[in-house]
Amino acid sequence: MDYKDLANLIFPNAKDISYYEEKYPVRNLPEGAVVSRFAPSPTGFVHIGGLYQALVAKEMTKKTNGVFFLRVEDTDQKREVENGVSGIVNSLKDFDILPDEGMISETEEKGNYGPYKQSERKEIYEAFAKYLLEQGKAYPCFCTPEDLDVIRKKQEGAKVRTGYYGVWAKCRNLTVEEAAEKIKNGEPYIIRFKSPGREDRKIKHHDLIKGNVEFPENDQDIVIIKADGLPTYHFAHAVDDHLMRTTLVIRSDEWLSSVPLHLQLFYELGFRPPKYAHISPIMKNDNGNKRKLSKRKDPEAAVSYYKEEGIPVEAVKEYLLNIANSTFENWRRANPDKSLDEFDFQLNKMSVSGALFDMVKLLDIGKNVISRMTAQEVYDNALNWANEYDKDLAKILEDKDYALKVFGIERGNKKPRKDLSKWSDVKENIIYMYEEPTNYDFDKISGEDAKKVIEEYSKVYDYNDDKQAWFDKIKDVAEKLGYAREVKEYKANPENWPGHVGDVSTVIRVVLTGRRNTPDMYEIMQVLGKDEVTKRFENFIK
RNA sequence: GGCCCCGUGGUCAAGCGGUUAAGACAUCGCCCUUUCACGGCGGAGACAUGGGUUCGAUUCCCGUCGGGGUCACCA
Repeated sequence: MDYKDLANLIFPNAKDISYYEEKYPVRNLPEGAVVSRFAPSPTGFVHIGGLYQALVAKEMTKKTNGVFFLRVEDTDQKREVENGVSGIVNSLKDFDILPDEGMISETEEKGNYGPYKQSERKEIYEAFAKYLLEQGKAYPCFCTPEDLDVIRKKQEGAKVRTGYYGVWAKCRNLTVEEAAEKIKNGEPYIIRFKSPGREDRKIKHHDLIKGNVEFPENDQDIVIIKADGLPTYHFAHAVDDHLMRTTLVIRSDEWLSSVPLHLQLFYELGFRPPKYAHISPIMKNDNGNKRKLSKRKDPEAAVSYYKEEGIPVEAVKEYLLNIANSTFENWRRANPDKSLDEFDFQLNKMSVSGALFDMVKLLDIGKNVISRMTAQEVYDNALNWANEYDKDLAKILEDKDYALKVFGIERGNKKPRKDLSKWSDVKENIIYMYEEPTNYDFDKISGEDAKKVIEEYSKVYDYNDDKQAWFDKIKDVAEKLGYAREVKEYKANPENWPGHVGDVSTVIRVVLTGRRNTPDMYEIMQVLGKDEVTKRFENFIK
């Protein structure tokens, strides 16, 4: 009996690997084209760090006319979640990071290199496991979890490295006859990779982001096929990325230390390894300590959060690009109106250490993103968001013509308003254009004095005044009631007046909007219209 | 603990042997002849630390300290 017989005993029906090699030929792509992927577990939840990786992968494939695909890594049934794939597909859709191939819904996929869901690739993994078995590069292991526990305890006691390797790898040296016997007796087993590595040797590796790194060789006989018949991540990674002809693996840097193992797997399988780019995670400051953004503790870890909050998609992407490439910010400043697509993304410009997530900065970007939009775009986005998350706002926005005028206030000029960072800011920023204030929070001038201001101003207010005439009238009112006509005069001798024209303006502003801070009063009054302005004055005076 | 990665202002970050050590966000002040949001000008604020190497180190090497990752039949 030899390895081949043992392999046949274990996987009697597995196809020869040549079948798959032919079925998934090397891609016919232009020189330098990058094939990369986003390969999450189907938990339905997309972490902002995952989106970050997907964005980077998408950028790299786009700029090289390559292929970006979505593969679902569902080899751990314990973590399986209902509609997990849809959640991922939809999140990518929300951020317009669309895969060229791979999963496109819970069950559908497109592309010629599938299945793109690992649980449906079982026979493929078996074929390659069998291939390894035939060459004696893998073996069945009969150790139970309890056995492994005993081994680990001994190793800890002896203060040596833990793991299944070298002399500790009991099943590695079983003869094929012994192994076959156990299998025939129905003993449960898994398949392990027989590592040819030696811990006292180093391997050098060049990571596209981290640069040159050196590790001890892998000597762990890791499991490649689990008791449930599905592959472990390591094995699936090697088989899938080879068969899908991935050229660039972009993933979180928690995988960096697995590189020696993965490289070994590729070599032993006879595959050409891809290039790797290990991305630092996005961190958060937690009482002075840096830690990864946590799904459980930090709502902003989930990409769904940004959608719910109404933070513009473009802003999230710009923020991520900002972290990813320090050149982005300069590029954006030089090209304020260009599409993100035109930015030339550079992998080697990426930071090697993890950035702390900065919501303030994100919101600042959101502010700029929205300020660049036309009233129509603001309207569309706000309505879109409102339809899903704020019915009241959606109702308010029903009168589109009016809404467009409201959003058009101080917009479209060289210095557009920057008071909206996210769509959820919209309502409180425009509500006074729809509802009359119910209480007036005056500043310096209030009570009867405020009433006098409005009474006087009502007499001279004319909707048809241009801005200059409009403001001159407010100055006239100020002067008539004994306030300083010019702010500068007042500031020079504040004791001479009870207030100045600005204070008078504030009264008008508060009566009209209920607040002391608003955009340009003239424009607001124009949009509100003569009748509404008059009505609000009257309601205040009476 | 072993192995690996990282360490420039509060944050993101340029710089990579000789610089007054950029810029952005945040912060503070002034200005923009009504507020705010802008915009303009200005201020404060950093090379973790100790040794080397060098004529000269933020830049190179080593140690220390600090942070992070990884050591599963999870990915």
